[in-house]
Amino acid sequence: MTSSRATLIQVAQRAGVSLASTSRALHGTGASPAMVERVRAAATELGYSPDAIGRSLRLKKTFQVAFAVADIGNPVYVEMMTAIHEVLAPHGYRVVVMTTGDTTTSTVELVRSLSSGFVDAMILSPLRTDDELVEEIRQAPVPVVVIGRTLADRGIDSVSTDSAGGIGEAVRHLLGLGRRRLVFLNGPLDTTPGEARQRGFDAATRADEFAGERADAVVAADFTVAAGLAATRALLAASDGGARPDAIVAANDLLAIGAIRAVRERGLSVPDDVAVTGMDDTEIGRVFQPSLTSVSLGSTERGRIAAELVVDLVDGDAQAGRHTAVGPRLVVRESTAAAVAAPEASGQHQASDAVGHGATAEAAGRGTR
Amino acid sequence: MTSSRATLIQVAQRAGVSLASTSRALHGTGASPAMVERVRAAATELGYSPDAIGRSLRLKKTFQVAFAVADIGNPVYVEMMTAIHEVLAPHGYRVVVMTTGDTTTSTVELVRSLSSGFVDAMILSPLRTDDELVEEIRQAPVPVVVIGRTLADRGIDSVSTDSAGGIGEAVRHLLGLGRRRLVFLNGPLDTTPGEARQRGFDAATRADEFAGERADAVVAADFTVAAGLAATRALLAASDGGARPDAIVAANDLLAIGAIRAVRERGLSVPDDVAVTGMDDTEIGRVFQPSLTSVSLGSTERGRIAAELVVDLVDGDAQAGRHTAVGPRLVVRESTAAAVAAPEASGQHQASDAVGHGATAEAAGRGTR
DNA sequence: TGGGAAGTTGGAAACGTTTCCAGACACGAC
DNA sequence: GTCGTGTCTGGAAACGTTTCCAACTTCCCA
Repeated sequence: MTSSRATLIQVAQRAGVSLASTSRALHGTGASPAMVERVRAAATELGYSPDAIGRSLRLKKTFQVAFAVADIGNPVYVEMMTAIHEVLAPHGYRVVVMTTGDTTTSTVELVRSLSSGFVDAMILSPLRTDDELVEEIRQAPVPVVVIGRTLADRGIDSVSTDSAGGIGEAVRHLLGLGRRRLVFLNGPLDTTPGEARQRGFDAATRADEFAGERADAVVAADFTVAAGLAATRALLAASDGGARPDAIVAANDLLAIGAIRAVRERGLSVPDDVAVTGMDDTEIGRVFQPSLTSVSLGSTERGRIAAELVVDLVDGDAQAGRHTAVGPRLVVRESTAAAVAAPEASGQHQASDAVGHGATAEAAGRGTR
Repeated sequence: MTSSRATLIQVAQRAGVSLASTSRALHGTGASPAMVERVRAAATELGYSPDAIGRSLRLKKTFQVAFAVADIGNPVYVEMMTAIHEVLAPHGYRVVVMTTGDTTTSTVELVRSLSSGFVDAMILSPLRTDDELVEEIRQAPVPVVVIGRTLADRGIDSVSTDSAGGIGEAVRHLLGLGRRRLVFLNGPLDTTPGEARQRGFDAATRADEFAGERADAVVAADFTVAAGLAATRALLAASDGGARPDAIVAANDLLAIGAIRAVRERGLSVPDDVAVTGMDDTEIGRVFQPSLTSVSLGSTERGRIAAELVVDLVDGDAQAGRHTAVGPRLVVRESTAAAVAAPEASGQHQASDAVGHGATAEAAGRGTR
């Protein structure tokens, strides 16, 4: 009913007391019970609610945290964002989503924009990192927590994972299953994940335990199903005469799904003829048939930890420069499971319990509306 | 290098001119070239960048828009958010993500919180709507655009779709393919989507063209793969002796995937024996094998339109109360496609071109990092 | 009864910005 | 030479809040 929003001054006038007392009364600090009573009455009467901007100006605090990534639609980032929001909201912080763009220069630009002071901190997960960006982060006027590379040595809070090691886990898993002719299906090498995962594969296949086995790598044009399909088709066509791979390690779940399609196209079975692993442990992989063995990089946990670091920095008295690593975790599902006698002639596997429980249950209610 | 952020006052002092002139010079309004030159120099020298809070206080404008939904991890909402961000960012607006909670009362609470003035507008997609919520939205101190129910008659901007009509499209598509024994696989009826879609199925199967055919409905516990699997298993077991359905209309993509699993479990083929349709046209459905015929409800477009409405309301001089409906759009894929001779004995379909192009291509680079 | 302490209150400043208003100045026209 | 017009500049107010500081009251104890 009140035409416009009521201000503290109006509440003070209505209560017939000073502005200072009004503020104190509403905060319950050093005000007599009578005063509190009186001011509260006036406040509710006018439907007063404090103005966030005025408050921020005075307190030099926005109660906002930015979350910046290259692509806010990427399921991995969505998981992070959800976790970040869950941690920050109870502490009274709002989450502002931002995009970094693809390049480090646009990311530098974004970090620089922090100087206008619209957030109290930023959680940043850059696609690529260079010295200029690191320097910009160091000089940022508010704390920046980086999800990605370890930057503790530069005095920057960071949360990292070990995707290279994760690829290693996938490789060892396949070796343990008796697979001997591995192919690594990677995405573009000039990306941070592509580079790291390649390094992981190279390291794992140079290890002693792998001595004497065959390991090849192919590079898909993109981290997509289509690219994985195309690259695997080419791979299988080329290796037709020679020794066909009996396992494919894909650099992410979408590539893995593309690979599975290509394998099946040739009348081969997954996992009997070719086992396939993915990475990121996305819902798509969990739901796919066969459900995907995948290396989880703990996106949710990384988001959660980054948010907790932010809270410590902003509310608490923590010093910047801490670092947490979230270990990769292999989740074994049908795409590498020991062969099971299929009920039908080919290809079809029993729907495993893996789907619809555990991880998938988190997604209850999703996908509609 | 500057210890703290420079303020406009400091720039003014440095330039040796008044505060007012400094502000004008930086905005290029009514200042002499010499003044502009002088102030610019001082500003860059000090690394000045305007304070967002001070600016907001004076201008009564936050350059922020809230996007509020029940579950920010839901792919449908993620699509909306991405579109909203894409529209708003070029206009200089930041996006703040918020959660409504499951109930209308918590949603009312959220809308009420707008009175602290931390955003210039809100885009709200509530799970449920009641009169109290509508009233609260009407009285909100900033424009609220609703994605969901049509509320133009209440003077509220809204963007809706027609999920009931979408179910109708799916039904007619299946009838056109010669399917005659349809089952509707719905989620909980006490949700807005569940209720609307049920209405759509009932209407479609009461239509003339459907006269004489069989139509049943089953309700899954949830809008999830697991619930769809369980419900369809029960359905198929019950109809074993009698006439088995030859088509399943699922209320969303996850239910549809569950249904496909259950159908295959019994050694039946999709789409040959049972055709299946989903709804929401999610990436999961596009990637699944068989790729899913699904009714798109245009999440991206609804988000885009809502954001454009916001821009008109906040930057322009638009009046509240407009309404846009985004029509449902059936996307036909393998799960209902005319049967194709499979290369192997059973079940396997050729990977169709549908995957990896068009819709999937949007997702380039996703799913990793 | 005087005085200090403790508790309450109001005035005023401050946060950083934009903009109204009035004054100063230059310039051209009469 | 004067006046009017137009351009530019600076002072000051305003946005809404919190908090420092001083002043006032009350109360208790010496």
